[in-house]
Amino acid sequence: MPELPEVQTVVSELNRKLKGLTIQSVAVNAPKMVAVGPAVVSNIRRVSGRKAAEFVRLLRGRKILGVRRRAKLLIFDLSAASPRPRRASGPLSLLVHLKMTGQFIFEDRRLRQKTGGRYRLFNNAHAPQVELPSKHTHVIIKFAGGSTLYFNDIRKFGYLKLVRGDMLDQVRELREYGPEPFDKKFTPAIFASALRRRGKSPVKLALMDPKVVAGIGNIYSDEILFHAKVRPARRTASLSRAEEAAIFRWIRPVLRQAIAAKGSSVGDFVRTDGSWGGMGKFHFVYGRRGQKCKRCGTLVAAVKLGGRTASYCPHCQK
DNA sequence: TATATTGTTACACC
DNA sequence: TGGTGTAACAATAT
Repeated sequence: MPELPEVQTVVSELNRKLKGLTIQSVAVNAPKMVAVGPAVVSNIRRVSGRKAAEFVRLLRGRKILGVRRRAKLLIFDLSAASPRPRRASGPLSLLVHLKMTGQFIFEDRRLRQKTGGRYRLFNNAHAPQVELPSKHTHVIIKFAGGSTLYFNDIRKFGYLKLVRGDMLDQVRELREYGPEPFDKKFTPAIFASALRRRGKSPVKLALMDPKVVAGIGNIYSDEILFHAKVRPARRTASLSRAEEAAIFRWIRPVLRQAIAAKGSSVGDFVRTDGSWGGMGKFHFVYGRRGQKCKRCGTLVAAVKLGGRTASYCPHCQK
């Protein structure tokens, strides 16, 4: 379940490994998961097989200039097509959303030798090893030099969308995101006013609203609210100034620690070499319903908010 | 087989 | 009408 720290982990690793590589071939096994064009594709079902062929043709021969992140979206910046110009020959960007279960595995000769091409891609002691490509591998990108990037997605909720580099600022997903939590423009005052605008909303849902602040999902909203000592169901209008400040105060430290631990491997999240993130053992409340609070020993409780499970300590959080 | 899962958006409603 | 809150949606493992 990738949120900002998990996406940042993948982006950092891919940027290091892919920068400068040239795409040699692309195979799309699930045409509905890819799209081409500057317009928003809100309904991926409409994308046809013909678009998948265009997707493949447009990618081939391009060089990866870099990989970056906005909210939970990965942005691969690609060079202009040099050998075969035709149309859309300028720079392109590939936007990728992992949604719940998307995974990138980058396999070069060294990793292939180490793993034999077999990976345990689910953080569960009983999960079987799978060989890549598996039945959940939907896009395979091969690079000059012999390395391969696999895109897996059990649920197929994710997408890969190609847009023209000069059209990036017109992509609606990107336009509508709120501030990045580590951006200087994200201040206590801006955060508080965004919270108050959603006065009737439970504070957890406001924290998860990408227009309020980008990149926070179920895991880290629970963890931030635990440290801020605020219950997830509290209406934002009921928060005191001190509570608003406490929530803001904990956003960056919680995300920073998770990035340092290479993310939380809850369920499907894996790093680009198939290994797991180490943040899970630091969770205070997320996924710990019925277990003892690490701070006071009270049993962690859970409620449903907007269809999501919110975990909290009834003693530590008010 | 029904259920749980989550980020995002469509849409109803005030 | 504009902003907000709720429900729906995608597909699969268990």
